[in-house]
This record gives sequence, C-alpha cells and structure tokens, in this order.
Amino acid sequence: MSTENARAPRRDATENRAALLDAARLLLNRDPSASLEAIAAAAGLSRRSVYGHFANRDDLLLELVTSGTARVASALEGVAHPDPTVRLALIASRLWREVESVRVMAVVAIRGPLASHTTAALAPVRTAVREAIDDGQGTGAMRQDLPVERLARLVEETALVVLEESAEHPLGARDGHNLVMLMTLGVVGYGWRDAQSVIDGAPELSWSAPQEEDAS
Amino acid sequence: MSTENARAPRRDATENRAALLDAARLLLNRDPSASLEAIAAAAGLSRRSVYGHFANRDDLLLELVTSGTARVASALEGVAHPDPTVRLALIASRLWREVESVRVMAVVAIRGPLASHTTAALAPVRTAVREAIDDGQGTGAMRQDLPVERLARLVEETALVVLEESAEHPLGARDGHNLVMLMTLGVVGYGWRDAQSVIDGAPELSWSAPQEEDAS
DNA sequence: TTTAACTTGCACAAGTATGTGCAAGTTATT
DNA sequence: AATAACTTGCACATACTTGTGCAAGTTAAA
Repeated sequence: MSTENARAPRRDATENRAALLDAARLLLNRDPSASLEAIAAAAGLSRRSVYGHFANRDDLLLELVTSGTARVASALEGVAHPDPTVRLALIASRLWREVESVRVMAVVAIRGPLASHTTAALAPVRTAVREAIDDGQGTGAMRQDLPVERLARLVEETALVVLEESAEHPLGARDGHNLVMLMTLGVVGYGWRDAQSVIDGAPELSWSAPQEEDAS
Repeated sequence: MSTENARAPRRDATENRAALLDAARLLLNRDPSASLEAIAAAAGLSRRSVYGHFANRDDLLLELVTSGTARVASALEGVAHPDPTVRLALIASRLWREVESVRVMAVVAIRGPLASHTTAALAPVRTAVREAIDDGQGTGAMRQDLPVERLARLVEETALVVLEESAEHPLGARDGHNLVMLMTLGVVGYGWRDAQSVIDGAPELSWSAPQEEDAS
C-alpha cells in the first residue's frame, strides 16, 4: 500500500491546472510581475485555488519555463542540414512553431532565480545557432565583419523581435514563419532578395514541410 | 515680492538631484520596478531625500522620460538627406549618441501611465523613420516585401536590440555606431557588404562627421 | 449516493513598497 | 556667524502581494 489506492486526479482539476498555466503564459508575457490574483482571475479561478495546484509562485513559473524549454529543445531535435544557411533558417522556422513558449521564457528569464535555469535549458539552442553561424562564416555564406558570439546573440534577439511584433500586430502563421527566417538571414548578412531565394530554394523551409515524426 | 527674494537652490542639491536621475536611469534600465530605496542608495542618498526632489515615484519617472525624449527628438533635428537609405542610417547614427536615454524609455515606456506620454513624445522619430522607409521603398532601394508600418516597427525594435547588446557586451563607441547602422540597413533589405558600402560612401555617416551646431 | 477531490471565501501573518510628518543634524551660502 | 537649504532617521499610515489554516460548499467519480 502506498500510491496504489489513491484516486486519479479529477478531470476538471487538470483542466484548471492547464488554464492556470495558460493564463500565466499570457499575463507574464506582458508583465513579468503579474500577480497571482490576476493570473487566477484570468484562469477563472480564485487566488486560493492556485495553491491547490502549485506550491508557490516560483513553482508555477518553474513549470512554465521548464515545459517551454523542453518544447523548444525537442522541436530542434531533427534539425540538421549541410548548408549552414538553410540550417539557421531551419532553426528559426522550428522556433516559430513554439512562439508562445519562447516568449514567456524571454520575459521571465531575464532576472530572478529562474534565469540560470532557463539559460541552461536553452543551451542546446544557442549551440545550434552558434555552430550554424560558425560554419556559415567558414564557407563565406555569412557576414564576417562580426565575431560569431556577437552575431549569434544578435540573431537570437532578432528572432524575439519578430515574435513580439507578431504578438502585437498579428501575422498569419505562414507570414510569421517566413518573416522569422527572412530576418534571421538578414542579420547574418543576406540581402532581402537573396534571403528569400534561399528560403524558396530549400524545400525543408517551406511552410508545409514535413515535421519531425513522433515515433513513440 | 514673490519669487524675488527666494534663495537660489544649493549647489549640492542640484548635484544630488542629478545623481538621483542618473541612478534611476541605470537601475530602471535593468529592472523597471527598481525600488526608490535602491535608487536612492545608488545615488548615495536616503530614500527620504528623494521626496525633497521629486513629488513621488512617477514624478521621477516622468522627468526621466521627458528629458530622454527631448534629447532624442532634438538629436534628430538636423537629419535630412535626399537619399532615403543614408537618411535612415543617419537617424540610427544620431540615436546611437543618445543610447542611455533611449534605453530607459524603451524599458519604462512599455507599460504604466507613462506609455502614452512616451510614444507621443517620440512620434517625430517614428515619423522620420517611416518617411525614410517610404521613400526608400519608392526608389526601390529598400525591400518591398513588407508594408511600411511593419518594416518601420522592425527597424525600431532592431535598433533597440543593438543598444541592449552594447549594454551587456560592451562595444566601442565607433563600433556601436557602425553596428546600429549596419543592422538597420540590414532590416530594410541590404546585404552586409552593400550596407557597409552605403555607410562608407556617405561622409555624413562616418563616426567623426560633424554634429549639429549648438548656436545658442 | 456516497466519497473524496476540488474550489472558495475569509481571516491572518509577513514582507515589501510608497508617501508623510517631524525633530535633529549638516552644509552651502550670504 | 547667521540663515536657510538640504539631508537624515524614525515613526506611522497605507497598500499590495504572497502564503497558510480552516470551514463550508460544489462537483466529478466510484
């Protein structure tokens, strides 16, 4: 006897839990110091109930960031391509499908105790970006007037800019997808027509490209 | 009798006031909700003294933002050039010299009662950017795959990205100056070599270009 | 229908932040 | 040296937020 004769969690409870996470994602994106009161209200619950699902505020935050980083990390799993330019665009493309996750983390990860956690969890992404740029500079496909590190940071920041832009001035899914890639390639040195050519020339980068199979 | 026989403000008082504004600028840049306690401490004063200079927290904020917007606006005064590309780069160049002012506003202006004030005060800048882009699209010098409004917003955001990058990973004054222009031109469609050519080709854009004369 | 899970409202403690009054001290200025 | 300006520390009121205990109600599930 131990975990065996415990009832399963009620259905509405798990729904409420999800609603809380959604609400948190929404509000924290705009104001990283949004109150639990506000979050609970947005989820249609009372503040008191929050503590039925999460130990405390940080616990909620942690779960948000953890699931976010996990999604992003797994989204990048199948990314590989000989041409570093296509690879970089591919990373941007995959990121686009996780917009919401990424945005929360961007806002939350800046300060607070979660910062180190976030950056650690996102390390694979940074590495992938850095490598693509490194290769790209090697082949001469990408600009060489900036050091890899700086260029990598600029690429990351720029991607976030597009995500924010899309949040405030809605963008069709396809348009957004295209814009992130366009901007990313722009940062690494491509002129707009060249960038578009790269995108149009690589089938992996088209909106309807096959995604990773979930073979579990 | 009235304002006549009032003594002049003491010298150390005005210094302290300035120190407060500087400290606020510094701390609020990193954390828009930094406490007055922290700001006062950074300025070498007690929290209580803050109220000797400003009516309240918002008053301090307002002054910060107001002087910031004023500096930026006046910095853009002499900006005019027939070639929209050069004009846009020129705007970026001028902005660079007001980095600190701009950054506070970027952080503070997002939410709060100051938001409308800030955007209003910065309207001239937005207009200048928009016009340059509009012209640039007209002559075919700038990308035409995005509507002016969106492109203008992306340009603004990108400029801020460079400013932030320079804050966290220091950048020589000259390098920063060049990078803002480079990134700005990149966003509007230029490849990196072309962007650099534009900058090198226009004497107004060189680091040591003559600034506006203060003829007062 | 009966049980256990879940939600709620209220009260309360604790922490943090802002804003003010006042008395006592320090310092620039005349 | 005298004065007014300025700073400071302290006390206090106010407000907002987080976290917890508990009793009473509501609802999904066996």
